[in-house]
Amino acid sequence: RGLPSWLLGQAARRAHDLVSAALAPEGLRRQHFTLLAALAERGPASQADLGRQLWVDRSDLHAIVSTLEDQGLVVRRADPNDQRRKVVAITGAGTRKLKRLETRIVSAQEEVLAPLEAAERGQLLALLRRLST
Amino acid sequence: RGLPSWLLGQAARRAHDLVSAALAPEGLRRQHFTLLAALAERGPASQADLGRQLWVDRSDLHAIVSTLEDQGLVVRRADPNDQRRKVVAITGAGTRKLKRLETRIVSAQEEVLAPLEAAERGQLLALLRRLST
DNA sequence: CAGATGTCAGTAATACTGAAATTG
DNA sequence: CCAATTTCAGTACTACTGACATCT
Repeated sequence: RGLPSWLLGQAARRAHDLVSAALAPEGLRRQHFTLLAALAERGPASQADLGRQLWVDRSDLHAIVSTLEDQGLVVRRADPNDQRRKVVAITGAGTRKLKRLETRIVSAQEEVLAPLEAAERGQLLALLRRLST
Repeated sequence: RGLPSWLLGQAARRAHDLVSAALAPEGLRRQHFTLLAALAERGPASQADLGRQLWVDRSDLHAIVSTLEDQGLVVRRADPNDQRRKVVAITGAGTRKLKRLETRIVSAQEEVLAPLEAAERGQLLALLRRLST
């Protein structure tokens, strides 16, 4: 098979594996990194809002937040203005963990793009961005 | 997220969904198409050989062949030279089904690459091929 | 006896669905 | 009463693992 959809699948799978392997030593997965990064960038948010922003199902997001909370990387506190919501915020430990995850993620991206020159990497990313619109 | 690995994942997922949707009316999935196409191109082969060629686990390949056999699209017959092997071959109905699947697959690829010009499509495919080496 | 093959059962990770309880 | 949120339980699909019987 050499179809475009197949090539995309192969490349995506390779990238997925490299990122997962890069995160494994820290005991977390991609979803955990995504959530920590979103909290660090955009500040605390309710679980429902996070789910909508990250296009993650509320069920799955709940599980992700739970494991992060168990490790003290985020905290869940009730929203004073709306007792239904639980606001999730990143902790100091979470921020430090995120820094370590980021360095690993960056080098994984480097591995993914290793076969390409700098100019080609830019081309590829630009083309991929246009594909998803 | 705008990381290379994320962009690849997004594009691959979109391609995957389009292909699955294109195949759905025929009642089959991507793996079934892959197997029928391989049999049509390279001729009959044992299940173990097919698994190695297509990088599909023997377990999964067994299930794929079974559903295709139930629909009369392939046949399993014992290899006279080696009673362990069962040679899988595409049938006339399988060949006709494959033609229909191919037209659907081709138009799905067209949808995947729709946002790009012809020259850009070539660039993207060339870059993706180099990524998986 | 070692190795290959086909077959079956079971597991892990991810995405998704449905429903109950609480609150606005 | 209706809607939103959190939470839990369960399902579907894919990929993978382990075991077993048969045959070379």
